[in-house]
Amino acid sequence: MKVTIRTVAEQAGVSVPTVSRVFNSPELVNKVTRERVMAIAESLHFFPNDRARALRAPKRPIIGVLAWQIKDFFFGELLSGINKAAVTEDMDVLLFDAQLDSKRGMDGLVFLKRQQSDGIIFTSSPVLDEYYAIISRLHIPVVLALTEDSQYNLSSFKIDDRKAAFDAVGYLVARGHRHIGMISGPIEDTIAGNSRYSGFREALRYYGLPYTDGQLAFGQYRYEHGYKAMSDLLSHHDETTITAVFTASDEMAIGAMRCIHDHGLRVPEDISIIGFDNITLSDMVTPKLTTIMQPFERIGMESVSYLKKAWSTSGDCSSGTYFLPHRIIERESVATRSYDSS
Amino acid sequence: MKVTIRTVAEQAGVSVPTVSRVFNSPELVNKVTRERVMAIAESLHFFPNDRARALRAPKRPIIGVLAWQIKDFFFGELLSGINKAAVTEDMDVLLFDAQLDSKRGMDGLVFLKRQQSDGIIFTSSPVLDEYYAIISRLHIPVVLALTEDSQYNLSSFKIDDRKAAFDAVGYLVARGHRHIGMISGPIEDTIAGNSRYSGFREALRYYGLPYTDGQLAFGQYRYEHGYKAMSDLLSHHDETTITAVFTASDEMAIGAMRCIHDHGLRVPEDISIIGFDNITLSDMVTPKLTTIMQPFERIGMESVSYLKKAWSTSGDCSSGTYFLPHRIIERESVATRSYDSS
DNA sequence: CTTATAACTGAAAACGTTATCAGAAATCAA
DNA sequence: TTGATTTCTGATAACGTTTTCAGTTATAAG
Repeated sequence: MKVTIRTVAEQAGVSVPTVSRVFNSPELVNKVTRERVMAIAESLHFFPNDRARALRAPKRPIIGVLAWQIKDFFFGELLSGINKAAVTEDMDVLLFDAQLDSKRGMDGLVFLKRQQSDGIIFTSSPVLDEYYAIISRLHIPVVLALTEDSQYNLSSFKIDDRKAAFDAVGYLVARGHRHIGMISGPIEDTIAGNSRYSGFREALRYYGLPYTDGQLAFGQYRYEHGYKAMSDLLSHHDETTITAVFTASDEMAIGAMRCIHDHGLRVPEDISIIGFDNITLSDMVTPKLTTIMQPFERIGMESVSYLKKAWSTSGDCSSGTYFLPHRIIERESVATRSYDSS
Repeated sequence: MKVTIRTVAEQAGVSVPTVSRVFNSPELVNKVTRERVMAIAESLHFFPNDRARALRAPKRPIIGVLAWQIKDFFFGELLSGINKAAVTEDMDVLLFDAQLDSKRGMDGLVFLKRQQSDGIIFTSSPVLDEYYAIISRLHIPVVLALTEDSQYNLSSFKIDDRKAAFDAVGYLVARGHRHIGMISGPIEDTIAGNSRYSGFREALRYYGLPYTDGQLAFGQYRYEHGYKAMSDLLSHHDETTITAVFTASDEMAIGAMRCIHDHGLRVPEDISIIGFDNITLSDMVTPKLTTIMQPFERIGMESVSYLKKAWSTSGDCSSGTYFLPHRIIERESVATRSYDSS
C-alpha cells in the first residue's frame, strides 16, 4: 500500500540508492535508468519521506515559531516576515499556537524541539521562569520577537516601547494637547504594559504636564478593555479635562473611540486618540487611527536572520535587545488644538 | 555534542531499548533502573527525536493545513478550531502558508505530504486543476474548508453561500428595503463570488425587486475594493436609489461604510449595509456591522473530525459538501425603513 | 529445593532514507 | 590491445528510535 523508495526501486529493477540518487544528484545516474526511474516514481505517486531523509541527511534548517496567539491581529504580519525570510534562506517553518495558555506554550517549546527545530522564535509573551527552565535545556538558539528579557540574556527584536510611548505623547503635545490620559496594559506586563506606561509618565514629566490618577486606566489590550477603560477615564473627565488619550494597543484605542462615540462625544474633535501597533484594522476604522507603527514584518525577518547567524557562529553571537525603528502613522484620530485651557 | 537515546543509554549503563521503554512504557522497567535513567536523561537535557520515532512507530496522526493566506482575518478562527479539535483528538498540526501564491500553494501540498501529514485541510481557495493534479497523487484524505468543489468529488465544510446571500437580502427586505445593491466578489470565483451573487439575484427575483447593472459592483474582498466599489454604486445612486447594500465580505463592507461616510452620507440612516463573514472586526467598527456569520471555528473542528473518520473508514467515507448553519448577526449597520419610495 | 511463572533486560531487526565505498562496465589514450 | 580513466551501480552502514523476541534473573507455588 505504502509506496517508498524501495517500491520504486523494485519496480524499476534498480537498487534503492540509485533511486535516491535520481532525486538528489541526477547527474550521477545514467540517462535511460534515470528516466525509467522517474517514470516509475511518477506513476507510483512516490513522495519521499522528508523525515526519514532528515534523519540521515539533515539539510534544510527548521525554524520553530511559538505563537502566543495566532489570532492576534499583528501575528499574521510577523509570520509573513518570518515566512518570507525562510523562503529566501531556504528554511522550513514549524508553527505552534499557544492559544494564550502558558501551559500549552511550554508544551509548544518541547514540541518544536522534538520536531527537530534548529532554532525557535518566541513571540509576544514575557519569558516566564517556567519557560526559561525549558528553553535553557533545549540547546538551540531562541530569539524573542515582540518581547524581551533582561534576566536570561536572550536576544530579542522589538521596538523601543518606552521611547515609542514617549514619542506618542510628544506627538500629542506638539499638537497642542496638555491634558493627556493613557489606557495602559497591565503594569505587571513588563513589555507592553510597564514600559509603555513609563514612557508615558516620563514624557509627562519632560513636558511638564499635569498628572493625576484619574488620567490613567488599564486594560488587557482588547477592544472591550479599551471601551471599559475609556469609560473610567470619562468618569473623571470633569477633573482631568483630558483632550487626548494614548492607548497601549490599537484594539483598545478602537474600543475607546467607540466608548467616546457612545458618550456623545467625537474623535478627534472632543478627544484625540493615538494608538499603538498599526494593525491593519487601524486604517479601516472611522476615524482612521493615528498610531505608533511597529514593523512586524521586519521584526519577523530579522529574527530569522538572527537565528541564521547564531547557527553559523555556533551559538555565541552577541545577544541583547535589538530595537527596530518605530514610526508615527498620522491618520485622523488626533486633532490639533490651537489653545488648551491649562 | 548531540544527545540521543544512545548517549543516555551509555551514561546509564543500560541498553538503548531500555531507555526507550523508560519513556514509552515505564511500568515495564525496574524502578531503580527507571529512576536512574530518568535522572540521567534529565541531566543530559535529552529530548527524543519525534521524527525518528515516527519512522518506526507512527502514532499521532498529523494534520496538514494549507492556508491560503494566514493573515486573513478569519483564518485565525478557523485554525483555532482545528487546533482545539487536534488537541482533544491527540493529533499534531502542521501549517503551511501559501501567501496568496498558487505556485506556493502547490509546493505547500507537497511539503505537507512529505512531512508525513496523514490528511490535509485545504482552505479558502478554489481547487484549481493544478491543485487537483497534485491532490490526487497524495493518497491521503483532503478536506476543503471554506471552499468547495463539484468537479473532483472532494468533501468540504462551509456554509451555504447562496442561501446565506439570499437570507441577507431577505433580512433587508423584511426591514423595508426594496432597492438593494450588492458589492460582489469576482464572478469567476465560484465560491465566495458567484454563489453569493446568485443568491442575491435569486432573492431579488423572489421578492420581485428591481435590478439594473448600476446596483452591482465588484471587488476582491479587501477594504479598498469595498471602498472603490461603493463609490461606483454611489455614482449611479440617482437612478438606482438604493437604500441598502449587501456585501460579499465584511472587509469590503467596512470599506463601503467609509466610502459612504466620505460622501457625507450616513450608515445606516441613508444607506444600510449588511456584510458577510462576521470577522472580529465587524464588532469593532462604528456603526457595528450587521452581517452573516460563518462559523469558522466550527468549520475547523468539523474538518478535523472528517479527516479522522476518513482514516478509520479507510478512505471511502461519504463525500460531498457539508453545509454548516450560518446566522445573521444583527448589529447597527441596517436601518428599518417604514416606507420606501418604490 | 524444585519448578513454573513473573519481572526485567538486551540483541537484532526494522522504519525510509542517504553516504561511503568498492566493484563492474564502458570509454579513452597510447 | 593494454592500461588508465571515467561512468555507473549496488552492498553496506548509518541516522534515532521502537518492536519483537529470547534470555536471564527474581519470585511464587508446590
